[in-house]
Amino acid sequence: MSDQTTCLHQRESRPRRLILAGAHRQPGYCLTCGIRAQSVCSVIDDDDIARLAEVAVETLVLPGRTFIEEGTAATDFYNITSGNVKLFKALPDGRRQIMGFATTGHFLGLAVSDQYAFGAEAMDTVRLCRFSRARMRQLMDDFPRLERRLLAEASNELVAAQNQMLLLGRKTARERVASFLLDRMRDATDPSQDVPLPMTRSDMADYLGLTIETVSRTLSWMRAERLIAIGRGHTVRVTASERLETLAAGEAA
Amino acid sequence: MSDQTTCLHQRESRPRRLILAGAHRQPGYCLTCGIRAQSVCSVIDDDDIARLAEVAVETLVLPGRTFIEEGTAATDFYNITSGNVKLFKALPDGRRQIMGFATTGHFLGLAVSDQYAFGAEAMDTVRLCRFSRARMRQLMDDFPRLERRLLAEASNELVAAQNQMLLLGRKTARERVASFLLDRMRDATDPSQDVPLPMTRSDMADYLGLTIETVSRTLSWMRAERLIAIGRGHTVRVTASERLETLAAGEAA
DNA sequence: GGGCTGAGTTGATCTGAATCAATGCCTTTT
DNA sequence: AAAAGGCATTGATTCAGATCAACTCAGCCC
Repeated sequence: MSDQTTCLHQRESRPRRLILAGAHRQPGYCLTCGIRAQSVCSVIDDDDIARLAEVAVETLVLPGRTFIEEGTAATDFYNITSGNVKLFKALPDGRRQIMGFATTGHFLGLAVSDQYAFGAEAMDTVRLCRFSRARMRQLMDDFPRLERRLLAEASNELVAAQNQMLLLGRKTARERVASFLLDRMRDATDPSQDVPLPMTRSDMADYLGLTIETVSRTLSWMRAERLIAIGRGHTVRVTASERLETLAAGEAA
Repeated sequence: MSDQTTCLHQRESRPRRLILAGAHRQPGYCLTCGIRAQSVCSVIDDDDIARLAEVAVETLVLPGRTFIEEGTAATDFYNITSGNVKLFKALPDGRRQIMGFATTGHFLGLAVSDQYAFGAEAMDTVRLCRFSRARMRQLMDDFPRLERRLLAEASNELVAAQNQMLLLGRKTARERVASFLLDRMRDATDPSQDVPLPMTRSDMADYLGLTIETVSRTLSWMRAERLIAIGRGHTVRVTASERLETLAAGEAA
């Protein structure tokens, strides 16, 4: 698989392949066209490659920059090739809800609507690949596997969104933070190691529907209870994952 | 469009057409095969029709019956052909979060996972069409438009889920109820008429992340404020939609 | 009719998390 | 090294919504 990592922006060898990321959290090879290396999906000819190279525009986004504004015309479709992004919605008075964190391999701007349903802000330097939505539609016509990949992606996000609804609607602060830490642990490259929490307390609070004070207090409580050890530089080590699981599932009193 | 409403279970006329619901809230014609009449998507031949009829199993679900159990093996794929369904997740101690209400035309069981991510319970007598997931995959191979339809459906649900996350994470009780009533109003066949609320207060509470008492109090408050008039038999008339919009958007103090 | 049941409303009280307020602790700047 | 600014922690107090409780009302079954 990893030898099929032709970048579609470099056009010297042939035949080329359209490559889609299978497990999108693993680092890929093709970082300029947004369609990442992992598993070969569909062999295409040189004409197709020319078209792809033409539609895929690489973009660099600086940390803190909001590159998708909620409610503006949804002209483009994005694929993150590196970096971390937070997706959010806001109320007029400033209250904010973070819908999720997206990283390498995620697609943004899938909505059918003609307006972006949420904003997107770079948490660090983000490299992404931009397509016009019209071209995206064309791409989907040409490569059915791309469409299937997007459907799988959307389904997974839907499941995550539903879990988050349960969390936001019915879980206590302690259960929310426990669930969050375990999610992060599962997403981490090495679950046995320290869990990285690259976001601020404010981001965690806006993701979990809490305030920064409550997040901070809850983490302190977990440390006092010997559930976690708070490391330096935005990391946490889970020291009692079973008890944390029980807490996250809402079984504890 | 409406003359192309051949039911795929009746097999007397030819050629047949695979028909997908465009606006899935409008009543359709084909109520036995689950693939509903609205817009023609792809002409198929008689062999295809035979296969479709074979895979589509009509099922009748009685009110109150849970026909998808959260966490059980996800063997089937459903399309609702009539009736109302509530989708929910629950915590071990009984706390429940309703993810949404599904009606005629909605698809259930889209998840990539091998387990259902949520439970589904019939709110009234529900007619639905069941496919094995393997057959569903096969169908998608044969009819790309079906896959596109599912992607659109999933995208729309994702947008709805994100709105709900904002509601659950950051809105006050009054804002939640106002948002809910307006959503129901938009979904109603005739927005100027009374808005039907076929669900119980308990369902509303579990959907909005509140308690039945808070929902009841909030509706009473809205009536006292002349925002709504509470009708008989689970209906509400919105009497000040602009003020309600302002409230739902979170602009009021 | 009379009792029964379940949904809904309203009132009184409690509480978990928000809010308000200090303080601590890094990192950057000068 | 001192000052400044941003993030995080901790404490004191408040409050929105939960909980506990009483009651109404409509449908339903003898």
